[in-house]
Amino acid sequence: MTDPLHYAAGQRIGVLTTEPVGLLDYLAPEGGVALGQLVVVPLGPRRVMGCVWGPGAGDFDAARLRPVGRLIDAEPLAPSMIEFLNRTAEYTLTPLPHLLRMATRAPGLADPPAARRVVHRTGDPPQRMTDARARILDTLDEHGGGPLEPGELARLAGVGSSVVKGLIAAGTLTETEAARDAPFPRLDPGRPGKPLSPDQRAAADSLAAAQRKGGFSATLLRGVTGSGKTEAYLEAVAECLRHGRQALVMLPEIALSAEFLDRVEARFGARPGEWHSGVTGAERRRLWHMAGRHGVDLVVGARSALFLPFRDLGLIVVDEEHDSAYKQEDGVWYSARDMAVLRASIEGAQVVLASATPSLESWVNAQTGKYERLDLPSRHGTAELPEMAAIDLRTEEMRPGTWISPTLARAVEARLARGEQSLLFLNRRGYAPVTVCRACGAQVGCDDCDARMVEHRVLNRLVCHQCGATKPIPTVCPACGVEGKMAPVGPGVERLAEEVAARFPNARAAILSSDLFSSARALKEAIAGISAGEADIIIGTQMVAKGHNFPNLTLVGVIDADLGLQGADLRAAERSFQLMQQVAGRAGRAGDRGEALLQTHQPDHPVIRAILSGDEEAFWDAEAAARSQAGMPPFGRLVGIILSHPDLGAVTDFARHLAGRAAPLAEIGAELWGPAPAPITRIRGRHRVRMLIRAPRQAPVQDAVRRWLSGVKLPTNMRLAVDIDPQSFL
DNA sequence: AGCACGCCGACT
DNA sequence: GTCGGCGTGCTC
Repeated sequence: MTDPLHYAAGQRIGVLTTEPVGLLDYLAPEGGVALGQLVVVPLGPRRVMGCVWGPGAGDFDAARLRPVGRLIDAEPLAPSMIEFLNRTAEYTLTPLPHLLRMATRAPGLADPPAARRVVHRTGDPPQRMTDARARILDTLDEHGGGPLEPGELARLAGVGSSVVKGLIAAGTLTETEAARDAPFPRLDPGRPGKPLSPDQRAAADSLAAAQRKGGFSATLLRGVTGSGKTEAYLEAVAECLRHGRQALVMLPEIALSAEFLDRVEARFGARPGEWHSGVTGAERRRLWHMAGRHGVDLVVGARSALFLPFRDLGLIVVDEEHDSAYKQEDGVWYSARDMAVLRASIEGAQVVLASATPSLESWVNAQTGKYERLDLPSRHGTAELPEMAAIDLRTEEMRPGTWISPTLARAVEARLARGEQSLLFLNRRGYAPVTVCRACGAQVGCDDCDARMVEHRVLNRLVCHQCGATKPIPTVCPACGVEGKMAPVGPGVERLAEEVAARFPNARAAILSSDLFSSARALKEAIAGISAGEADIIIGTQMVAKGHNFPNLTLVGVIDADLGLQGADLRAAERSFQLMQQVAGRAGRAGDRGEALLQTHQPDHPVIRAILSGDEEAFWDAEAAARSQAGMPPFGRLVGIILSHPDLGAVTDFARHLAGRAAPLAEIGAELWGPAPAPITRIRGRHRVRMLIRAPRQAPVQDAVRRWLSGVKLPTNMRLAVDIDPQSFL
């Protein structure tokens, strides 16, 4: 009998270690070993973790092979998981061991099997029955007679642990050993969900039908906050659970997960597994094991949850799929959204990308028919966006040093008179984005990277928004030495708040800017206060675009809609379009669409016009036109090469060196693109530079990059990472 | 001569 | 990733 997934004792097998050495041949241990089995293998004088990855390569002297050490007490990785890791490594040009490391990152994974003590009911009620003892027995009955951990049982019953001990002594309860990690409670898809509107019902049915059909499918689910997106995809989850498969819902930030877990519990009667950096080690280990044993039905998690070793994954939901948090830009560079599609296709699963403001890539994939597209009309039938209009700053009378136009000021006055709230949106933290010397014109830059420093009056310091460095606000010009000529130029939210206070002296203003809150709780309280009507005018950065709704907000004023329309960032216009839609969507309440006013110097700019109409197709056309004007082919791919080194000179020198040997790129019609070398940032003591390559869409980019980089030797201490598709590039 | 340091290759 | 070997260059 030959089982291709099992290797007999003494057979030569390939083991992938978590060390950079990669695949090495070993001898299968006594009793044989399964494909995907996690093992400990000897490597030089050390023992390291590895995974049985297939038959051995056979190119190593058989006499020198060493046998596998011990097997790790964990379910073997499924063949589909192995394929997923292989393909992800190939796609992102990441060494395979890094991916295995990422996929096995759960504390205590390699620990020998450990047990925990549990009690369950075995004997008759005790002779002496007491209140506390009765409560223990009742609680145990409620949980199906056990088994439960003694401490947990005492806690649930609200009595001391000595009561449990007494019942064990009396023979009513028996203590036994159980596996350390317990399965998660089952979710019940049969419970009734929230009543759905006809639109939501249609979307839910369509998703459930795709799930029922089985196999790979990809759907872009569009709908604004409150449109019932979540309810719709929870029906796909329900369908998935009915088929006995596992589901994964990814969320961009941990902060969103608590509320989501409650909704899942309300829908399915139990809490799902939770996976993100805030989860304790023991829970992570439990979830990791349970994913592999089908001991968990649904996992809610951050991007890294995609690398859990699911046994039978039937559905992946990527909520807020446009969110940049799905991109990991450290260690392994990957986009969890793209890799979710890859994993779903390997697992024969359904993938649902949900967003009110889809990323350009997903939008294009839906347009070209690669993804299905489902549109959920807005909250309860009202218009999706408020009434949108531009304020043409060229025709407004603006006093120097002010940023609120007379037209916008009148609109705010009208809201104040009616007791309604206004939001003034300015995506700039701090007091002033630039500090300039009036004598010589020099701008104060960061000493560690090439960004300009932003004045923060609250801190009374200059702050670099790129690397986080700070320094005192200079009184003497660092360039020309003239004293007393340094001046803040341009507005940030702190400065805008000054103008609001001067202009609307009787209004209560609140600033929402991420740097002004020390904790998530302080922020939550501030938002609750504003919702309760404690502010008339909200001054906010992009953090107002997310989540929270202000029920009495009827006006959104965008201070500078032109911000982010130009510049070297390819993604600026797209982000701006999404941001404007999200921010404008804050306005309006029951029976009142609200109004959004965009201050701009270029009301005829195609992107501004697309924002005003809320029309994604118009935006897409504008974007394609802008890109072709910038000399880019309409369809292509972008690859980022990221170099980092503690020494700034070393990075720029090496970037130049690489640029000089880029012949393999030319062979596939690709080229280095943009201002090379690109801006330098400093992150954790290393200078980082990014080189961009653009390539025709169908070109074998990975091969070319591999050939390009294989010939170069990395200087000591130089780190290199490759970021495939770093930004959309139509 | 003796030692600290950094570079480089091996590790199956 | 980590270890050991080896060459360089400094100090006693």
